[in-house]
Amino acid sequence: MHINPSIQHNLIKKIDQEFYLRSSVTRIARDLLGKILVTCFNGQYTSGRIVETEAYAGATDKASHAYGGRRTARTEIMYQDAGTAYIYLCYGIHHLFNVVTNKKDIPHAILIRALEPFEGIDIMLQRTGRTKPDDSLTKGPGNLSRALGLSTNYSGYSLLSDELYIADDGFQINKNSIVSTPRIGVDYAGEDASLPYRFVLKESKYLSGKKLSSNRDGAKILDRE
DNA sequence: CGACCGATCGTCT
DNA sequence: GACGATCGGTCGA
Repeated sequence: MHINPSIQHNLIKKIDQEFYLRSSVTRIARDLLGKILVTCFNGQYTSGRIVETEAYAGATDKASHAYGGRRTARTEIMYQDAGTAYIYLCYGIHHLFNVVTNKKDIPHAILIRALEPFEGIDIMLQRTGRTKPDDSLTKGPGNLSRALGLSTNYSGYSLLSDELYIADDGFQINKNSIVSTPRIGVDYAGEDASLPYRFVLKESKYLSGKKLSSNRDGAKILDRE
């Protein structure tokens, strides 16, 4: 993969609501790998290819903010329509970006955890106060949100808009390069902490967390469907 | 390498 | 009043 400085925006297709409306949140999380997350705020395009996601299965998932069907002012966004952005503040510092999936009132969400920077790297550098791009520019959910200008202000925003969306540029990923592992930082979730709900493109150098080592972290090559 | 630690604040109890 | 779906730094082996 290389960085293309001039993108043909007419050649990449915004993902539609059908994609987000499906009932398998893990399936959608997997399908988001290789897609491009785009923001265009104040006419400034920044984008990156998604290389790491985590599924949060709502009411039945102890790791989810909506576990047990909990509804609060913050989590209410997760009960909205498929294709809504759910962004919340973590540790008082980091803004974590999620995609709401499934039907209204079913609070499924997918955390986008890492991108390969694609477009607008100069703007990402400005936003993050860095001087040159390195692997950490969009590695990790907090870092990528900062680079793309995402904050809790955009929680509730529609991903069917022109300012914030996910697109398909026809990029094909090899099924053998998709690996699932337990999610990161959810030890509080008891037995659900070990569910294989994190999906990564294993060759990417932009992955967060520890390096994938075949077994210790429970990494598994996906079976074919 | 790995373990640990401080930053920092909105959200929920 | 306690606690994070994190990050970047330090310290010691």
